[in-house]
Amino acid sequence: MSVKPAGHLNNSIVKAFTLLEYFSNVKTHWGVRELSREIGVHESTTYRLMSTLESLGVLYKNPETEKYALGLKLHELGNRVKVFDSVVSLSHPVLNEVALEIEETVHLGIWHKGEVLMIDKVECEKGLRLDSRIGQTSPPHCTGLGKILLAFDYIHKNEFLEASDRLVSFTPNTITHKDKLKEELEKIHRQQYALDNQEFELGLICLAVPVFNNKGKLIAAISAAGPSVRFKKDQLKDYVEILKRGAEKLTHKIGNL
Amino acid sequence: MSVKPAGHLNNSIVKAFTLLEYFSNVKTHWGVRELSREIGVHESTTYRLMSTLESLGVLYKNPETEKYALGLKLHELGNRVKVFDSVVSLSHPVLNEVALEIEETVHLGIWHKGEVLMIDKVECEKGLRLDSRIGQTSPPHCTGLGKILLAFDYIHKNEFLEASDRLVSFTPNTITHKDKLKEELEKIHRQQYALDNQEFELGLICLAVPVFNNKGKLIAAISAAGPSVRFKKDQLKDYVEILKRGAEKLTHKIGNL
DNA sequence: ATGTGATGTTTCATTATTTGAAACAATGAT
DNA sequence: ATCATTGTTTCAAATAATGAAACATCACAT
Repeated sequence: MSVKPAGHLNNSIVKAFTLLEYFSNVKTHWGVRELSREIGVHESTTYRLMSTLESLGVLYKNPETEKYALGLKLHELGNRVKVFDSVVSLSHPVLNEVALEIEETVHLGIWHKGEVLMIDKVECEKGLRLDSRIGQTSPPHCTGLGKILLAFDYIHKNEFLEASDRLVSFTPNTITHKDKLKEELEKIHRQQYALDNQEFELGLICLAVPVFNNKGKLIAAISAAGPSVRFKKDQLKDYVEILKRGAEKLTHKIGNL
Repeated sequence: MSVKPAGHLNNSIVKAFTLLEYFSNVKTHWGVRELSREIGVHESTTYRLMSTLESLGVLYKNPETEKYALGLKLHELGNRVKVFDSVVSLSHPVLNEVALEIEETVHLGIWHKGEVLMIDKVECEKGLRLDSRIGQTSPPHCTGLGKILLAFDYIHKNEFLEASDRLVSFTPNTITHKDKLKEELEKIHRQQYALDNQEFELGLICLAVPVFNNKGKLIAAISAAGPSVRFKKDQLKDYVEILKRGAEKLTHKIGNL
């Protein structure tokens, strides 16, 4: 089986899901014309897309404001997703241990279609913590997980460097030059860990290490992330060691899958 | 604004989501032809729908088996759903209290398009427990929550009795005659609670009470559900009292929204 | 090896559907 | 009262989805 990548995609379905993508955690509600302008699709079309999704329960229409939000059908379907379930159930206890030692939010990320995909996390108990969501993707060039996934897999690295004609800047610290990024990735490869010092979000520091399978191939990355005020320089080495021990445990647990 | 219900729906989107519905907790993986036969859509069409959804990350294609499963895009979108968030965050602590007292799984349900929609739940700690999911809908005529929502809102009642030409039977205990159901609803209205004695699933008992807003209008229902072996007759009265106290607390917390 | 029946996938002409412009009704602001 | 919005519907024109058939590939018999 399996011949070639793909023929032609169904237009309406692509439109429907690109539309749904615009419903973020920040912008939760959209009107028809408002969203139509944003995505550059005719208002008439947008209306029919949205009312179709609404009738399916995928979108929810607030009766008062007449604006749309993501509906419960998505919640239901999202809860049924099982992919990586086995990976997560095996790795979660390890993340927990790491989180308890470091006392910061710990993430497990993998490479997915040119981006960093968070497939599991353990939150720390502190009040000030990261608002991240499992299933979310982040840019690779300015996150700890991402830089690890680039530095330890040259396929990812080449794919990313060729695909992106420019590196989006999020903070003054974001690396925006490809040559600078290449240097950084080499440094990361040497020191065996990555530091994201407020390159994605001001005030947010992230420390990440690679996870290999039992053949030595990179399969994932784990990180500890928290507010910069809590990350002291003299702690970093300890944190890296804790993360590395966690990564080794993961190799034994999921390195054979 | 708002003129009439809806014009014509987008065919492809409807097909895409009815297709996604077939990915259940039991049947998590589907092949193209297999699913095409099940939903009665041409294999060629089904293939294109599925490969479109796969390219969007909505479906995930297992590289080994070549079969499809629900993908991480759905997980991500599902996590972004905010509808009823405020209601749930306010009511959740109350459900928790009730669950601790009764030691059974507690649900919060509302009326949604002719069905019972579970918008929150608290699981009991016991090994034998209900496998229910937030966002799922259930039939009204054979569940505790549903019968409450029918008995205390004559609009729901009429809507449901007119819309459904026959009451689907799930167990020998399911009420399948409309007249019988009307009697049952009157009884429930008198006694102020509903008992679902294995009418939806054999071995499953459910006890439900209404939740009113501060104007006395029905807005939701809460229930305690568990295996019939644990529901003793002499406990029922106590359970009803605990549920009623919970319902009153909910009136104060969410009765003004 | 060989055949059989299953699979996922692609092609192409026919068909049915989505599309955009315009107009309508309803709202809120000036 | 006017104006600029909004969500919504209508209709012909344009486009995209469709089904039949065929192909490549695999798994399991023979």
